[in-house]
Amino acid sequence: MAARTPPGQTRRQVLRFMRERLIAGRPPTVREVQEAFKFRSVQSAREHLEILVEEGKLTKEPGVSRGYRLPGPPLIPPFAPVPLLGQVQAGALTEAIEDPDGGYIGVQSAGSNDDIFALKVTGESMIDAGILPGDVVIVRCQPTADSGDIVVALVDGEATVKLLKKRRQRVELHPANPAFEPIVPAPGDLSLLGKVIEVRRYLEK
Amino acid sequence: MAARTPPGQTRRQVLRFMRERLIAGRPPTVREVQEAFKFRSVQSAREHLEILVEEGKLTKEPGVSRGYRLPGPPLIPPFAPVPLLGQVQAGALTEAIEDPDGGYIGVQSAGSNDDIFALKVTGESMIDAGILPGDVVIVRCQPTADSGDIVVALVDGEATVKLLKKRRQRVELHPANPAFEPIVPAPGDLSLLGKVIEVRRYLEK
DNA sequence: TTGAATACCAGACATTTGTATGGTATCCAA
DNA sequence: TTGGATACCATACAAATGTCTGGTATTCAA
Repeated sequence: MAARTPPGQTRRQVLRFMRERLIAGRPPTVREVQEAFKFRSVQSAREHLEILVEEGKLTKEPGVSRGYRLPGPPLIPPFAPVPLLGQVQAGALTEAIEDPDGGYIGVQSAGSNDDIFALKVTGESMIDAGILPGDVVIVRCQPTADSGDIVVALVDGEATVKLLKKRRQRVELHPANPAFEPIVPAPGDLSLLGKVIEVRRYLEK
Repeated sequence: MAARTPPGQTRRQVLRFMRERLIAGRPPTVREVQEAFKFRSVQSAREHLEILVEEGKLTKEPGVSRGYRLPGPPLIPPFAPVPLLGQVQAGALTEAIEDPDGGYIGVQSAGSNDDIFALKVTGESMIDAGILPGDVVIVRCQPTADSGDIVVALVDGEATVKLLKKRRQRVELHPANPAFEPIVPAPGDLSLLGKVIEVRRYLEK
């Protein structure tokens, strides 16, 4: 028999292990849990897992392989890597996404992540909206947006973050900083990249 | 025999199906693919899958159940789930972390994620630091912090986000909003939970 | 016309994997 | 002491699942 551990200690680690695997999209089998914890019996792993289910820390679909899940209802969206872009020049969006200079960061999104990218913000034009220089905005590509949305658009060949406002027949790109002027593109001349769905600020590396 | 479909058409849909399931963290079995496409033979599903692997559209771990994977970008950053807390009462931090009411969010961190949690911000006291109500701050637990760090501390039995400033012999908790007053705890009476290492704002569900 | 390529089917087999039953050892409280 | 609770082990069985062999029908190009 293996060393007996204090009550609950191994179980906490099993839960951690499960969370990592499940979030990574690779639900483990009971025997993989056994392996990971060097149990000499499958049943040891199974007992921990079943107890975690009873405690509500996990759920499972009985009978199906790799059937343990993280409990909802707050459905935990999966992570997927999205490209982090630095500077984006006009027209070069596709290539920039293919080979991002900033690497990838993880985003949780309900739908597909194919049309999502991240962009590092330069400039202080959105400071009153709580978007500071160096912040990262996460953008879902879409050709249109609603009034009031924070969007990323190409202005003078560069990607900028602005507040979109619809006025009568035209759209305007408003900064959130009194020191900057609104941008009013000619009708039909707005190249919208997408809508900002998340803002992140990394304070420490 | 089922209807014969044009070349490549079914396969594209199989790939779509696989992507959805894999992104959702629930890799399907061959037979689940068979079911989804109403194949009358397992082999039909398997052939599509194997061809997708040959084409590089999928990868797989042979022999393991639910072994098909997305080919990834080469380096998938290490995500780990971190508990998202709502309101934190004094002393209840440990329990709140064990059983978070906000579920989990994914964080990429250099070190261990054991001592990291996330907290939903209420109130406008940090608005000038670009932290708005509803934002999520990600916190590394640590007993001390440097002057100038944004920290989470227990004030009147509740967790609050403030800017830490060290003045001579004492520390002060400064809001980033002129409408609020600094908090000056009695010396040695500061219960620091940790330091804010990241800020997030979710603009869209 | 022939043969290769594609899409699919049928049935079987072997491995992986979930599940069950019963056992040993340690701790702790009544 | 006694009994329960906890942690772990050994082994077996059945269901789920990956894999294989061989087959039919359709399309298309040589």
